[in-house]
Amino acid sequence: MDHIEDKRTAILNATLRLIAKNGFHGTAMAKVAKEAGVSAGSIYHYFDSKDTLMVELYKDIKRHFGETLTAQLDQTLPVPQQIRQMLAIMLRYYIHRPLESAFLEQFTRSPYFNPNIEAEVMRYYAPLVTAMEIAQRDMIIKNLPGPVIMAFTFDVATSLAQKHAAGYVTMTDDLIEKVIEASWEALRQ
Amino acid sequence: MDHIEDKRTAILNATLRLIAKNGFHGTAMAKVAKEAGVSAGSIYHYFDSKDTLMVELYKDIKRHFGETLTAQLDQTLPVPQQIRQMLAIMLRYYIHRPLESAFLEQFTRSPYFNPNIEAEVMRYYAPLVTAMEIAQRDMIIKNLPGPVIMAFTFDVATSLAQKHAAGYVTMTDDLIEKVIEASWEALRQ
DNA sequence: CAATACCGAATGAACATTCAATTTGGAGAG
DNA sequence: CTCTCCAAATTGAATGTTCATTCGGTATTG
Repeated sequence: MDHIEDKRTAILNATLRLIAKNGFHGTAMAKVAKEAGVSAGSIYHYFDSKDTLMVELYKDIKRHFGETLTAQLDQTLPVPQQIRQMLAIMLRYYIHRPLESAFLEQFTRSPYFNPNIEAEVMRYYAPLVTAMEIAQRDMIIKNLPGPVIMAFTFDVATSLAQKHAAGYVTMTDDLIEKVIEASWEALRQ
Repeated sequence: MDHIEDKRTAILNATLRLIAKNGFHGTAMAKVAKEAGVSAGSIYHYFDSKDTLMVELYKDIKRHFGETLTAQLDQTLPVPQQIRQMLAIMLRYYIHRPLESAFLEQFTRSPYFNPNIEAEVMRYYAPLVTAMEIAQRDMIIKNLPGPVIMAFTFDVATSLAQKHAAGYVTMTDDLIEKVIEASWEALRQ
């Protein structure tokens, strides 16, 4: 049933585009329907409610990034290089996906977000968590709680991606390298 | 005319509390009125519109932080110590003000936010900008664009403050010291 | 001929904003 | 000190709009 996935995906993509551009309170279901080229009623065939739609979109984005990270990461590399590689993948991924970055930044700060959703989504990040745990055990990086490590890696990446998209800064390859170096030096023991 | 300031301030504080708790699209003007103990109409005596109210609140918060930073910073200190001191002030300020952190995180990612507002607000941060420029000129910190420096300092501080408020992490004095150290090592040359 | 997908007008709730009417506070007159 | 008066402050019901969601019906598919 390919066309079903197509329509569901069209709704998710339309939502992504509108939220990135207009935020949550500028994004009505009728507008999503129009942008996706479906009727308003059809959205409710695929999603229970606006809340569900937003949460599903969040999970989709995180899952796709998790898969990309897992696929691109060379887990045979020494852990310090693995961490640098993860930083590079993260930064490039979100800088090339301004819509996803904008959505994530808004969603994770909104009341839609809650610990249960995050716990579910963290399953996609097994390699990242593993590498960080090994690195902490072997005294390669500082002994910091997960959320603090996230702040210096993932949050910096999405934050810079959004600033890049908004034109506050231009993330050239050279600058990306510098940011990876800075992130790494924040974490290293 | 003290009572005027009192009512205006009551409206701003009520808005802050509601946005921090319920986000932008959970915060109706009628609810702000009720929370502030005034009528809905009265809000429009002090503010042109909901947009204006939000923008004024943003400027107020940033101005107060700017004043605190300027007051607490010892500008006779050597620049590296000044930067560490700024990091400490920032982290403590926002960790002790979860409502302000939550509001800022949401506002700066929302469509209310725009470069003009930010340019205006940056005037409150003269000492910070000066210290960073001197530090860059003297090769004490990396030569990074302003927004990247902000990502490793201000953004990390508000992000951690919010995670602290949400219970994802507990920012003890010891951990705050570690974060200052990490931030500093990200920036230093 | 089911069952599923799809439509879009209809519904009622929630919303930001307005406004006519009322209250308040204080400056000046007596 | 008291009274008068007016501008500013305040009210909350009314307005018109926008919104998420529903639903009766039609099209499509296997």
